[in-house]
Amino acid sequence: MARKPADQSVNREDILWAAAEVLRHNGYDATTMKDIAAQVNLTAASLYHHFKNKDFLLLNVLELGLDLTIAKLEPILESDLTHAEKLEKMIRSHVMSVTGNTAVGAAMVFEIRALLNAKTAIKNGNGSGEDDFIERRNSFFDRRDYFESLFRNTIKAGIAEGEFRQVDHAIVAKAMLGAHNWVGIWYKDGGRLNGDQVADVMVDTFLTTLKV
Amino acid sequence: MARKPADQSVNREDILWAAAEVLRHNGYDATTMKDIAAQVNLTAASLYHHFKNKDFLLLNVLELGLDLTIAKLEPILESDLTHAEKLEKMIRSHVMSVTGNTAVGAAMVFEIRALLNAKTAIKNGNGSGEDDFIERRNSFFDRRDYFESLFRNTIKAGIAEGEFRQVDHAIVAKAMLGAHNWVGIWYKDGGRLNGDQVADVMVDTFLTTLKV
DNA sequence: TTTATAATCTAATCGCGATTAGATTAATTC
DNA sequence: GAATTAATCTAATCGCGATTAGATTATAAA
Repeated sequence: MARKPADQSVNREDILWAAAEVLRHNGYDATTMKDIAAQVNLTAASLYHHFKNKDFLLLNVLELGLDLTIAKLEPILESDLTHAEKLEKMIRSHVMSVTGNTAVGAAMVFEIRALLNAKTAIKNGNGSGEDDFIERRNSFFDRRDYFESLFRNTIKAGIAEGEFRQVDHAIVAKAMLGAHNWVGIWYKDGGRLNGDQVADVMVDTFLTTLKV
Repeated sequence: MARKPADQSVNREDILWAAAEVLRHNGYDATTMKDIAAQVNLTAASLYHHFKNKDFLLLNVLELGLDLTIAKLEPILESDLTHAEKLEKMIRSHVMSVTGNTAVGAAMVFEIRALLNAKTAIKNGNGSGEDDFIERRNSFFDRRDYFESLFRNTIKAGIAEGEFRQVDHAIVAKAMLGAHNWVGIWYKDGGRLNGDQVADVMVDTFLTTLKV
């Protein structure tokens, strides 16, 4: 006695990808619910059936992007490669995430501030479980730190094992991530280099600086 | 028979600095004219005496930030240091610009998109000289490319002279700038490292990867 | 078929934010 | 002081965008 998602209807994730695309172009505040809805042939009002409000929609986009990015990294870390080899694969994976999917990648980079300033967070005094914006936002930030720690710790471990020279691993990790994130800003399909080639340069740049 | 800017009144540049500060926190679209005005104890309407509209205000902030940054770089390039020494000073200068003055630095990084999507640009069909938004915006982007070229060309020259190893200088330059810009995102006064120390790490990281 | 509910839509509401209009209040120079 | 213009202010205007209310339509399950 119900109705499951019909085939022709737009599902949650379709909306998230569309939203990511629009966000990348316009930024959170300049993006209207109508803009996002248009991408999936819906009206703005319909989006509220899927997401509580615009802030939650943003949060969901960012969560999706981060999850995908992390999901590609974890298998690498569980392998038994050397730290240098792991780092190489991680860099490649991250850069490819960004170039292959600039929408989510760029949203990740740029909309954090919007998330921080979300109006929903202000009102939300109630701890309404699943719906609690603040809680989910905090989880997101924690997870984002976790993501960064994957790089940071790999560098640290490499230093400990003597594969890498002595550096401030925390800052070098941030430098790497900054360089990668920035790719989302300037990279264009069809440019001089493709994603793989950009990744090659990043790998070369950072492994060279780390190699003992 | 006139009136020059009075001492107690707020001048154009005061507003720009205040605006940069607010922009850094909220982003262009989330920043209201009222927010900016409040920083300098004015009303929103008063800002229109100094700037044609919000888009122009943003453009002015970005121009100021870029000019300051470039102004610090050019003397270095005119010196007779080696390319490696120049690059070291350039990195230091850029990182210090960002940490010392996160407002303008961060605005530079984040509000480019807002500039691109500026509504003023859409309407502006007229070539009204000084007031032509599109023209000034294009100049800004040109100047921004020039800024990047300073790094790119220094690397290129270093390679040509045999000071640096063979790398894709354009991409490495972008990697550097990405790393530096990112500093504006995470750097906080009073953290583990101060601006100088962060600059040290960046210098070490990038000169090490470049050294032959 | 009927029933329940998922997925959408159309048509308000509602407030806020950029911008404009029209005073008003200083400084500067004569 | 008188004239002139800079720098501000207060009070509208005006539109747009998020969100809500209340149908409507489609589909799965009974």
